[in-house]
Amino acid sequence: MATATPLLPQDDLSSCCAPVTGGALTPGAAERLAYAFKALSDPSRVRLISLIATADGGEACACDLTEPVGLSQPTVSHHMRILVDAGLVTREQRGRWAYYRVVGDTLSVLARALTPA
Amino acid sequence: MATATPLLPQDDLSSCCAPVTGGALTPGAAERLAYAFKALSDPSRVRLISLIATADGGEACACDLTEPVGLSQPTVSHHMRILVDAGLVTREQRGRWAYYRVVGDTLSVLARALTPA
DNA sequence: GCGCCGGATCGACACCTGTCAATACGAGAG
DNA sequence: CTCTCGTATTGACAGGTGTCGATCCGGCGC
Repeated sequence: MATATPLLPQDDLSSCCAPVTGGALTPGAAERLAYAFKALSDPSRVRLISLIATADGGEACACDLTEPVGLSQPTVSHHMRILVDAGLVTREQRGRWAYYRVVGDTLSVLARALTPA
Repeated sequence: MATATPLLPQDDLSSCCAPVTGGALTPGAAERLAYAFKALSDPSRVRLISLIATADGGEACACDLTEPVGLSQPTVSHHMRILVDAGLVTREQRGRWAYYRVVGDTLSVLARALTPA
């Protein structure tokens, strides 16, 4: 399989988007939220998302990401996989290059989960 | 010092609240955001926040937390320290008991950082 | 004062994570 | 078809993380 850890399809996230402060979360809902937040728990990944979101056309080629974050190419690839698995970005192969886009819906779901009731 | 890792005072967070999608984040801003999200990257901690937020009076005694999450008392104490250090909850000692409250402002800052521009 | 009880800290342990160099894979160019 | 180049995967390693039992600390009741 390409995505090795499809523990949290984006759809599951949106279905569990009850605000954290709006009622006792079930263990499953807490796990899905935590899984998404874990993808955001690394500074490099936060920067990668920021870079992609603000890139021209809202998408960025993998080749344009390694230099700004100052990490090796395999490491960036590793981070991108985690972000894709969490549903925070999508990957599209175009020719030889891989283009990434931020999934705004996932961000919205997370933002809503954090918004005080 | 009581809080051993005051890397992210809540004030710093609010001052770095530029939306992730609103411009290239500086390394420092990304680090502060990632630090806060790391505190939310564990299912038990997400549940703890949820439990506290929905508890009567918006606060919960530590003694009422270990049973619902099914963890040992030291482990819950460990998690609570991480949440306090991240500025997500506050701790107030009252007599023999420790009471925790969710810091809504911190949640709001994080939610805003995730809200698409 | 003494004992009790809620909670934090310590020490230890298995496991996960971020990182890189080296390598493998796959699509386009020649 | 072969060579090149952009990416992903593998293997390895240092350091971090979640968890618990045992212990320590501090306030309260007696």
